[in-house]
Amino acid sequence: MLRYNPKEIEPKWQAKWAEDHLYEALDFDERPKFVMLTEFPYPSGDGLHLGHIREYTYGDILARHKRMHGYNVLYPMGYDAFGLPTENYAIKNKITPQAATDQNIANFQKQFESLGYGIDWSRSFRTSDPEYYKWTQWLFLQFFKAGLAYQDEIAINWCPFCKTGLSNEEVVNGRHERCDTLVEKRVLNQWLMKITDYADRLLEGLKNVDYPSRIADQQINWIGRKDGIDIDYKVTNSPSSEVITTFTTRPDTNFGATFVVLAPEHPFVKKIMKREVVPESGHSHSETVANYVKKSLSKSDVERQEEGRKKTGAFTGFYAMNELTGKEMPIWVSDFVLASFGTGAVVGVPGHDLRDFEFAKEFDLPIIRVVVGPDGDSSDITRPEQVQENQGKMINSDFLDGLDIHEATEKIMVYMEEHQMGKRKVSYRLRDWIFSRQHYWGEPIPIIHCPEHGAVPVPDDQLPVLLPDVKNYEPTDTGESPLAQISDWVNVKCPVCGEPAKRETDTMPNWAGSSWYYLRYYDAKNNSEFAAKDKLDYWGAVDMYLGGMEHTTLHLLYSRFWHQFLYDQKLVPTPEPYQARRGQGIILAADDTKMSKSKGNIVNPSEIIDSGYGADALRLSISFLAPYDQTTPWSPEGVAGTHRFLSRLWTLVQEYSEGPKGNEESSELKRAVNKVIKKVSNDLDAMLFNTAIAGLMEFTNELYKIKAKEGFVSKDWQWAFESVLKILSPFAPHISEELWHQLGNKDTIHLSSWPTYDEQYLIEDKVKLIVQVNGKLRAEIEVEPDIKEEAAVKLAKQNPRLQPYLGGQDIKRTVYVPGKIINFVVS
RNA sequence: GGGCGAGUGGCGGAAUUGGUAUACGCGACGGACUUAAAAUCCGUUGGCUGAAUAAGCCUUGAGGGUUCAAGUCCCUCCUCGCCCACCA
Repeated sequence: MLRYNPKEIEPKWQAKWAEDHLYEALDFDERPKFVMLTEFPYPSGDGLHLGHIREYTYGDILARHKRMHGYNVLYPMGYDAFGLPTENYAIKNKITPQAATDQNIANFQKQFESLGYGIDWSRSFRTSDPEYYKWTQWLFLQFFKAGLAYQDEIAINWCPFCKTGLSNEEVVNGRHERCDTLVEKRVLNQWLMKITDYADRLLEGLKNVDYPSRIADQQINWIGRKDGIDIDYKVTNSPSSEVITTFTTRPDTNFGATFVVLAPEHPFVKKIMKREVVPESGHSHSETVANYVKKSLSKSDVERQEEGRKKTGAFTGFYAMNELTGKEMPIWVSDFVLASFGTGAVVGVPGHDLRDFEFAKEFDLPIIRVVVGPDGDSSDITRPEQVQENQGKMINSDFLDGLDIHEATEKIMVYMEEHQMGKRKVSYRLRDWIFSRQHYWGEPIPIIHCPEHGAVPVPDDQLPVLLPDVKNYEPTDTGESPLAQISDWVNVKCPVCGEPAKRETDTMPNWAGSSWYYLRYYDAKNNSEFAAKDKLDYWGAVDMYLGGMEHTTLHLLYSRFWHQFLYDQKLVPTPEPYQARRGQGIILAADDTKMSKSKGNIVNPSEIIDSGYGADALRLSISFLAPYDQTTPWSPEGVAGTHRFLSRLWTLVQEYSEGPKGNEESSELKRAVNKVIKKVSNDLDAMLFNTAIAGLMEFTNELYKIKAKEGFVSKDWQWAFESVLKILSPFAPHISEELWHQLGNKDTIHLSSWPTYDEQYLIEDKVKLIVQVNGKLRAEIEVEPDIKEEAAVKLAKQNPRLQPYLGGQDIKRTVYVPGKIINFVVS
């Protein structure tokens, strides 16, 4: 008898599938299409890790499942090859990024093959291929031409280790999310993408796609739309007429406003420092203000956080008029006010805002209560009670007194607009996307700077702007890309006037290539367009997109923005790129901590496969671990369990093939098979991989019991095995293909059709009825499924086990749920 | 501080949406095979009382409530995870 040996069968079938081009999708086909997308990997030097395997295995299971349901499935894969880690890796190993990428991808490719994924490799590419980034550059130019890519001199987050600027999304807790280095602020001329123009579209679009709420909510929060009002305050003691505009979502509390605070970067603060404006009294505070601003701007975000919420600030010497109260409010400068949100100036309402309260306490400013909660005490101003968010009534607020806060908000907005005191305004937390990187290993930004014509796009026929081969690609401290040193590359003629001009030397972030890569799979070899229209029309939106939660506010948001823009340009047929999105959970190390190189607790999937368990067992164990979206620790022993399960199934098929067969009926076998088909089908539709596998295990255990009881006498064994192999095949493609052929089939199992089940065989001839007394389980009785209540109750009452509980007692009530339960209620 | 989610055996996790809590797997224990180990196979395995594979009681983070019946619904509280955060 053959033993189950994955090392023999897995490479054999992998080679055969590749030879047969089994998983290549057809452009245009009568079958309905299904695009299964998983995030393509960044080819690091570490190879595939378990997180990759989890994602790609789920994708493979879903793709195979759909294929067996008659879909023309596209399950593609490529490499997100540009980016800092490869460059750092190359520098460390003294090779070029190109060579590092080649080397890493060769390694990834080998690992991919060993897992038996049904991927269409004929459409694969790397974002660093000139044939690919030509179109990344071309798409960038469409943004530029539409005014959505622009340059600005701004303070950006600078990673001193990677020596590059970063987008807001790449900074986590004041550190670069890739290398964990503290970021600094630097003022540089940068390319930006106007993602803020699409803020509302990005919110709106979420209503028409199938994203779990934890993903949609995270994007909503990240965009952070706030409806409020910009209120203008006239400066009372300035010789020139000055106005400070503040943004607030709570104008209802404005009778409680007692001061105004400006961000250190605010234009009025700059004016004060330059003494362009001096109070009428002649007493300038410009020195105090300048000292404070200098000190606060030198602090990093992390330093500010470390100081906690202790408020600092300086009085500017100016006052603003609160027209509602007729009182003058001192204008302060403080770094708790962010230049990047709203107008960079806030009105202080210390009675109802914790930060304003702390500021007022620190500098002894008046505190007024204007809202009282349902059971609140308005007199106690020692408690930093927050604004009553949901309910509350106005007090001390003139014509708003007695109103509910929501009514008051609306009324004061109308009032302020009528009296020209302010204007309704929507503010967003979302910032424009900083798109410049001062690095070698990325797509050159295809712009030429001409003294005469400014930023000029590189003409289409000169694309791609090739990344030049270069000896020194190490980043510089100057904030200039290493490309700037290659003078014969930099110095070109202006495409408009032919006069000497210079190329843009910044490159794009690695999020550029991944913002549109799914579209390229539809037409990967196209040399004249990023993808042909008919193919874009055929494949349309990605039907299921699986990826990491960590990309929700990075890649996923960026790429939705790009796609929405392309849709507006009529370059793609669907308003959203991804019809459905799911995020898989993280696999932790067995000790519940994150896997990391420094801790040395990384599990290498190849070692598991090579140790003899094989890819099928690994795929099963990772899918069996937990629900797909749950973070969960890795269980090294789990693979032994799934390997054992596959061995048991293997052995049973061997015994069947070698032993005598019968021609009898077995209702038990029929029921078991129909049951497992139903179970696995339903679970797969709901992406409940772990319980589907549990069902398959249970079924195998049941087969063993049936075999022990009646041997292989039933004529249905062949069908039973074939059915279970089919529903196992998305999870464990190799063993199911092998046994399928051993059972005499000639064609591949992976193009066979998904088995159906027949409810009629699921009907049990006897069902267990639970008998309770006062809700406590006391007996089980076997009855016909369609038994009448009267008969069931009679049968239950006769049960000897019930006598101690029922004997002599009045039955007050009897609850009968057909097929499930009888409950007798006694005193 | 805000948003989202979760607390079930020694562990990962099931539970048809209110109807047998602990499926399936791991681990552990006992046994078979073996010179031995590994592998494999067969049992047992929530806790307490008990000689018991008799019987009973208890058990889904804590405490209340609704119900014939609650892991599931409602209220109060505690703990943990992820994301955001001096965002006005």
